[in-house]
Amino acid sequence: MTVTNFQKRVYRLTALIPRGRVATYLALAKALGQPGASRAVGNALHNNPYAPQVPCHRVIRSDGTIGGFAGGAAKKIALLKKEGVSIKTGRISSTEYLYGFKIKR
DNA sequence: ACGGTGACGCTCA
DNA sequence: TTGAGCGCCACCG
Repeated sequence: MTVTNFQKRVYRLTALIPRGRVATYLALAKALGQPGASRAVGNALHNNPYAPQVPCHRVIRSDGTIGGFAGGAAKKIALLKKEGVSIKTGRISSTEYLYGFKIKR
């Protein structure tokens, strides 16, 4: 399994997200210095070889929706709820849970 | 080396 | 507010 430098950076940042908090793909991309690479970030997380260590379920879309997850979005939502993040109709109920940057809309 | 793909994001209708 | 379309980037075949 070849882990590219790009992915390393993604995993590293993702690992910093505290329990009970979430970050967006966009925020990660920005932190990487590549605001337009949000899509690539998603790809990296989908590939996530460091499963439990890297809490990829704590990464959601910039519009507040949950996004995808390798095992079903439902699973992702369940995990977040367990950590204390309220989900409302497929989206986080409050921006208070956001870690790092802020979302819009 | 080239083109297609996807856990995204933003704009327009 | 919801849905459809186009643009972006890194990775795989």
